Amino acid sequence: MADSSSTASSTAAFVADSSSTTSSTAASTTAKSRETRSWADEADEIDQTEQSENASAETEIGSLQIDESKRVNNSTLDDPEDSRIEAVTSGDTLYKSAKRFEDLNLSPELLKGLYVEMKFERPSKIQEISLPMILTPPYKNLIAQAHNGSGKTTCFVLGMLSRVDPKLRAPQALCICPTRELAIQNMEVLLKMGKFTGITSELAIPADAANYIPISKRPPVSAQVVIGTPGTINKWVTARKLGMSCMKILVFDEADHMLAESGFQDDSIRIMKAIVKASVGCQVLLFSATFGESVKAFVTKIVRDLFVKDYNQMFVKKEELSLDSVKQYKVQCPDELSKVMVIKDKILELGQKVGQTIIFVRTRNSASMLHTSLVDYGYEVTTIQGALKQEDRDKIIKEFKEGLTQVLISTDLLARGFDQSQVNLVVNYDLPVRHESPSEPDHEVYLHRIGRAGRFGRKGAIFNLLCDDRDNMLMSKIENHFNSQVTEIASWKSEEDFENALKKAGLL
DNA sequence: AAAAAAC
Repeated sequence: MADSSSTASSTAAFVADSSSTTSSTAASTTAKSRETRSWADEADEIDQTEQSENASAETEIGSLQIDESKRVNNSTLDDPEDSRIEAVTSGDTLYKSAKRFEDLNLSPELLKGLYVEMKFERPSKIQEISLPMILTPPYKNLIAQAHNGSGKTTCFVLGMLSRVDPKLRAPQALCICPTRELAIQNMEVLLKMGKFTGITSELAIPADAANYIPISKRPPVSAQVVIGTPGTINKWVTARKLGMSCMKILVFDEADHMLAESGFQDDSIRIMKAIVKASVGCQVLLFSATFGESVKAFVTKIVRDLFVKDYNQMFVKKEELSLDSVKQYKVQCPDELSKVMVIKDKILELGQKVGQTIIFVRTRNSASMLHTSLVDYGYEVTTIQGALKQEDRDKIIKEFKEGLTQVLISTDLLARGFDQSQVNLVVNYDLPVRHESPSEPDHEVYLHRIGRAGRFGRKGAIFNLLCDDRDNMLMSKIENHFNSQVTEIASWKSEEDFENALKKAGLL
């Protein structure tokens, strides 16, 4: 269905090299000789002095040419996560950070997509570091952590689009996401960025009842890029409708969750094994804002066991993961009812002036309860959760993204990845807890929830509503874990306190 | 008595 070929005008002679090699003997010079690109001359006019300086300094350690002392006085200072990412490369492949998209040997069609459609000017920090690692042969696996709203999607979408051979009509890139909404959102980015490339794509999510066609009656997927959710992808693979033999690049969005035992571990491993079985040398990219210690260990192990041994990685310390541009608050509420009062009298009243709001709740049930009481009080809110029909989910997302609705109540369905720049306020109606041990907070989900505000360095405010000792215990554990300060609102009844809070957050 | 994703 989703197919960008309507605008096809592919003239690029992009010859992707999928020959995989475990021995990382290729130096940076091999990168150019491996491929024939008509625009190579232009891409060569990089800062020669910086390159040679870096190369000599870093060859032995084999780490990335990102030098903290150097980065301070370059031109990307407004980057919110500047200098907080630590990158480690394996082997002796040299990478030079990409200050401009021109540094990446991208096809003219892709560059046009970046500048004209996406309206990007230059790579963000994570893009600057990770894109050379993704796009330079030999194509190594990458485990990449970066802050919420820092542009991870662009990294892997660009990776997929540039690794695909436009002349080969077979699936070559696969992206797996934890929710249908995220798969759809990523597809939208792919279509936009790849608008001029003629590269074809298809969404692998369950079809709604109206357009349902039994899997056995469907033709095999011929689209070059497939983005979807694990269940449907596995279903297609099992039915032999999704061939893996030409797969060049496999992307896990929200990789920590996709590979966690409590997440989609089984499904993900099945997909990986299908690829390992069918193809040679598929590059694997794992992206997330969070990689908890235990999942990090597992993730690196699984990549090493199933795919090529050496891989590049970039991680952020958990203490440096909270976004500086987003101010976090906690509100002591005497009981459940006062939580609703705080939301309707304080947060929603003021929130109207500052942008859109997402209210997170723990269960589907409390989502509908909160929805009903806010609607009863005369507020216009919409609610999304997994029990809704897909068409309703789509409609609610569409309305919110178009700005037709201001306030959205959600379960953790939207905790990860949902990108809407106008969201300035996030409310935790209740705090996220671990399913296995409900007395423990889910730090990762907390970070993802608050990351729905403050996209790309924008200002934002978070209100955590607490009403008993348990809530306060969870909150202080979260504060300790991220070493981030959560300011207490003096009185839940004081309109002035909330107004000042928003002013301090830079929103009023 | 959880969210999500699959029949």
